[in-house]
Parts: sequence; structure tokens; C-alpha cells
Amino acid sequence: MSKRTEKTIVDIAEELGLSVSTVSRALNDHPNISARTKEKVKKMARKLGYRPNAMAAGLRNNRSKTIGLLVPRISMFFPATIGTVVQNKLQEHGYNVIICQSNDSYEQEVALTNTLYSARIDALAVSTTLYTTDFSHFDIFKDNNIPLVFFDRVPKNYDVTIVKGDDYLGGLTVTQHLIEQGCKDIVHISGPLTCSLYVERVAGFKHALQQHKIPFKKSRVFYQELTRDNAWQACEKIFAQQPYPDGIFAANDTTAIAILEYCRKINVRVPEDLKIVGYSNDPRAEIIHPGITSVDQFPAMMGERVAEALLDLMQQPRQTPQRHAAEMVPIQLIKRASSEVKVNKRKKSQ
Amino acid sequence: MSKRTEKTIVDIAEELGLSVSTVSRALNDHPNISARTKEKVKKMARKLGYRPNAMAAGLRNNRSKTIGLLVPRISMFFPATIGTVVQNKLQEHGYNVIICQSNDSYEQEVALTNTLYSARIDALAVSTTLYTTDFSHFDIFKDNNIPLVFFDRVPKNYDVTIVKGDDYLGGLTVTQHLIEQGCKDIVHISGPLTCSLYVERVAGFKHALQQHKIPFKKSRVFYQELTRDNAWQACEKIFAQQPYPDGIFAANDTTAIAILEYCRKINVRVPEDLKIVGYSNDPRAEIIHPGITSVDQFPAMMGERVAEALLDLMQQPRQTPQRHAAEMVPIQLIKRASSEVKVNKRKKSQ
DNA sequence: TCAAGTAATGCAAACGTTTGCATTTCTGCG
DNA sequence: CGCAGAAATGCAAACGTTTGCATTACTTGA
Repeated sequence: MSKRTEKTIVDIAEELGLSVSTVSRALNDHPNISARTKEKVKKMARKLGYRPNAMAAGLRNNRSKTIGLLVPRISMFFPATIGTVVQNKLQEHGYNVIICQSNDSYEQEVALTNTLYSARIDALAVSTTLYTTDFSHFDIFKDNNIPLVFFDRVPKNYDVTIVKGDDYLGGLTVTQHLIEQGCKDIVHISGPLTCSLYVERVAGFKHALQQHKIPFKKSRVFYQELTRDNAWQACEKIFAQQPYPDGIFAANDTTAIAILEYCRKINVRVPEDLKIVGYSNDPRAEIIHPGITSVDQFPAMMGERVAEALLDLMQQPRQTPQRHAAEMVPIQLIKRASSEVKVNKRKKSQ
Repeated sequence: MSKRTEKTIVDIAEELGLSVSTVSRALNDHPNISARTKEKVKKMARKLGYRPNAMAAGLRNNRSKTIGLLVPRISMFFPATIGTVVQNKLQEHGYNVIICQSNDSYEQEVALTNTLYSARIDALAVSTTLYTTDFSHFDIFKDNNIPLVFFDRVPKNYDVTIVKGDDYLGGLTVTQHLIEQGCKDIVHISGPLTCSLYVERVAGFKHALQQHKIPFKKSRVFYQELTRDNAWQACEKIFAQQPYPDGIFAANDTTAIAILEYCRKINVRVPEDLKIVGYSNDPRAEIIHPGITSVDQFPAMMGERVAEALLDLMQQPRQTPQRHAAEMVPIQLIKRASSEVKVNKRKKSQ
């Protein structure tokens, strides 16, 4: 009810006839404050309902105990999982996390980077927009030696700490798998090439084809934002004319699911007529029928690594220029029915 | 590269031979600064690479331009969607959002509430833990007239602004639907009753039974955390002995999905032998086969409302004690195959 | 009892803004 | 040219901490 004044350490000091410095140190368990004083101070703090003002402290010692997490969107499975893990881990270490979403807009990303800097966050973790090719808005962080970690969607040619999945291997593995399952004419629906991770998956895709002497046809690769609508449109092109492909490698599961639905509509059987593989191992991939083969990117592990990298960098003294590690999180192909070879044609197994 | 000093408005002032106050006002577009001066100041600011220090400003005028969002977890569909919307909307208005997750732990919730207060956030939106029945840790916010909004999982008997779904109606509607579809022996898997929203769904459930003169049996209601594992265990009890129920109302979709899987395992046909309805209209409910009837809670709308409520409250002068509205977001039953009445038994429709 | 050494406390500046009030500079008009 | 009033600028305090250094209070041993 007392909405008059917020209590400060000054109030505690006055109440106790001590100096503010003593109170401050007592609250922070500074070694040369006597146990008795600490006791008294803390008791009075509780009694007065004192709450530390993080902004004041932050201003004074130039650290906000807050870190920033900047992602395209938080409602998608993959970034959400990473966010969860990073959050929890940093929370344990006494940091707050400001989560921001760029909504895949470059302008928003730039604007948010600036506000986050203004908030004087102690570190920043970023997964960029699909269209970010200029990274200079992050320079302020580098120039001031503020820990900066990129994950998943990471920059090319920008010297910085990176945690990413093995996208080349992912693309390679998926394609090899499809080929092993008997596919000879494979479509790849990729994200835009402005995003390096798709470049690498495409590279893996090409390499696998080459290994098996299958020609790479430009017309069988689509570069687009991986939304449901776009997937649907791509399908209309793909199935506008024969021959139909016998395998599709979709660079995310949303796309894979949309394709599956499209196939159901036009009576193309999966996996008999067409095998589909997605990416990221979204929970929906497991639940849909038939289950969709996908690539697990171990988001929890990636989150852990990001958090560790941040904590690590924050530990180093601000002066020393950062050493920039590049960590690779493994991937694993999760085989499901959508890419199975059916020996005899039963409509429903089990 | 110049990692020496952060530029401040003092630097700008010196460089230009102006006073700090003028510079400050110029940067904030204060009316009685001449256009020419503003121009000069902003140009110099750019030239020096000046970045405002939000903590200093915040300390001075006691507002951080940051709001807090405290939820059980951000990786679940429903809170994630709300978070996304709230985030974007507040971002538009120049606020940062600190998202915190309590992981459904009461202790964490209390701790986080305190750190958020220490960060001097300008407003707080909360969806509580399943087990929060004591809300006194939020008193600080009320006592200091800091906007406080609860959503989805909201307190009972705690005077505060609330945005929630119509859970009573939800429970009622689902149950009526099941009865209309011919169910006579319905199991309800509810969350713990420490959370008022489940209390209301149960009330709706009971009322519908009563309307149709179906007796309410305690043994047919389960109160538990709505995880996959718990759902599985409940199933083992439910199907340990005959008679099996002919309808199950699960209070979330994770549970509904788990039940569906269990049924597949033990060869109970859905919807022929058993009809299932979930809650929240998770994307998975649509994708699984058969599709699961569920209740859409319009999370985007709820997010909008929460954001509006926050902005609204922040507009009011701090002195006036808040008026506490309680908004009800509508619900809608989304009918799918899991509760369909099958006229003749075709295994696959269309 | 006193000096020396250690333990505990206090002083005051600093962090980078904002803002009420005072002061200076301009403008237009008689 | 002088003056009133408006427009633009400056001064200095305040926001709530932390911290280097100075000071005071204790302890101990001779």
C-alpha cells in the first residue's frame, strides 16, 4: 500500500545509522563487512521491503546482467527449443534474457540490434534473417568486445563465434538416403541462397548426386521461403507435368508436410510413388501419417552450446579481443515411413 | 576498433560547444530546440557513433521501456503464439520484452518475479505455474501501481487485470459435443485443480453431464500434469478393465494425442469405439490421423488483448489505482474425425 | 599501556541521462 | 533604439548504486 517511496539502500543506511557503502557491501556479501552487520542490514532490507535497482547498479558498473537473443521468430519449433534452453541456462547464472524477433525482416533486425545495444546487454546471441547478407549492424558489439554468438543461421565471412548444424552433411545424408531408397529423380526445395545454411545443404545435395552419377538439373531445385503456401505453389509446378519426381528433399518440415498433403490430394502415394524427406525433425513430422523422415539437428544441444559460448565469452576480460570458435553440432537422419521402401503393397502396416 | 570510450552526450556537447541539456533535448526532439541545432546535434551523434544508454535514461526517469513476460514455458504452442504476438505488438511501441520461463516451478516463478521487479520493468504479463495458489509475490507490482496483467492461467481471488479463455464454456461445449455424438461414458483428463482454468473446465464438464442426466463418476476424472507420460499412465488405468469409456475429453492436445497413440496400440478404434476431444487446437491436432477435435482458444487474439491491456495500463498515470478489467476471449470447437459419428465403416474417407 | 597491524566502516566521486528553473538570445513592434 | 515577450540554451541536481581510498575501531603482543 505504501506507494510513496521506493526504498533504497540510503533508507537502510539511515535507519541503521550506517553508511551507504557499508550497506551496499553488506548486501553483496563483501568480505570485510562483519557478519553481524550483514545480518542487521539484510534484516532491515527485508523489513523495509527493499528491492535492488538493477538499472542503477547496471549504470554504475556498466553491466546489465541481461543478455539478448535475437531470432527470426520464437513460435517455430527449432528456435523455440533453442530459446528455451538458452533461457534456462542463463537464468541459472543470474542473467535475464531479452528475446526479440525480427520476423525475418532485415530492417527489424537492424533496429532491434540497436535497441539491444542501447539496453547495454552483456552479450548477444543471434540467428539472422533469411535475407541478412550485410552484418555491419553487429559491428558495435564487436568493436566494444561485447560477446556475440551466432547460431543456426550464421554469417559468412564475418569473423565471429558461431554455433551451427552440419548442413553440408545434412544435405549429403538426406540425398544419399533418398538415392539408396531407389530415387533417381530428386527435387530439392531449398530456402533462399542468401542464407548460407541452404547453400551448404544444396552443396551436400549436389555432391550426393554426383557421387551417384545423377545429373543435377536446375529445374529440379526451388529456392524460396519455406512456408506452407510456397510449398503448395512449388507442388503445382512440380506436378504440372510428367515425369513426376520420385523423391523430394524439403529443407524444412513445414514444406515436407505441405507436400505430403498435396500428394494426398492428387493421389500420389507416399512413399510408394514418391519419397519425401524433411529437415529439423519437427514434432509434427513424427505424428503425421506417414511419418516423415527428417534430420534431427539437436536443438537442445545447440542451445546448450550457445549458452556455454556466451557464458564463456562473458567470463573473459572485456579487453582481450575474443577468440572466435566455430562449433559444429551434429545431425542425425531420422528414418520414417515417408521414405521407406515398400516390399509389398499393404495400405496400412501394423 | 576504437574500443576506448563509449561516446556520451557529453562528448557531443563538448564537440559542439553546447550544453548537455541542449544535446539531450535535441536528441529527443524537444520543441524548444531550434531545428538547426537539432540537425547539428544529430549529425554529430552519428559521426561519433553515439548510442544512447538506456540504463542511464531509465534510472533517471524511472522507466525502463522494458516489459516482462513470465510464462511456464515458451516452447509450447499456445504460450509461444501469445508470446510472439505480445512481443511484436510491444516492439512496435518501442518496448523491449524480457521473456522468462518458470518451467512450472513455483520457486522459479517467485525468483523471476523478483528479478523482473529489480530490472524495473514497466509492466508485467504473467501466466502462472500450475501450482501457484499464493500470489503474494506479485504484490510489489500492485503496491507500486506497475501494470500487471494475467492471462490464460490466472489467479482466483486476486484483484488484477485478467485476460482468459472461456474455460467453463469450453468444458461445457466439448462435453455436450461428445454426448451429442452418442457418448454415454465419458472420461475427463484434467489438469490439477490448483489451476483455476481446469476447475472451470471440470465445472463445464459436470454441467453438461447433468443437463443430459448422465451421472458424474469420480473415478472417471483424472487430475494430473498434462504430459505425454502421465497420459499414458492414465490410459493404462482406464483400459485396465472393462467397460471402456466411449469418450475422452482431454484438457490438452498433448494428452489427446498420447491417448490416440495408446488406442492404436491396443486396437481401440477412434472414433468408432472411442471418441476423443482435446483442447487448445495445437497444430498437431490437425495433422495427426484421425484429426483430433479440439477447442481453439484464439491465442493470437489473446496475445493482442494482453498487449493492449498492458499498453492501456501504461498510459494511465502511475498514481491512479488501476481499474481491473477481466476480459474473456472466446473459444470455438473445431470438429475433426476423432469425434465423428461413422455411418458405415469405411477405413479411409475421400 | 601502547604501538602496530588488521578488521570494519565511511567519504565522495562516478556512471549517463533528464528536467525544472534560470538565463541568455532573438524577434518584432512602437 | 529600446523593450517586452518568446524562443533557445545553460546550470545543476537528481536517479540508486558501486568502489578506491581514507579513516576509524578493534585486537594482540610486548
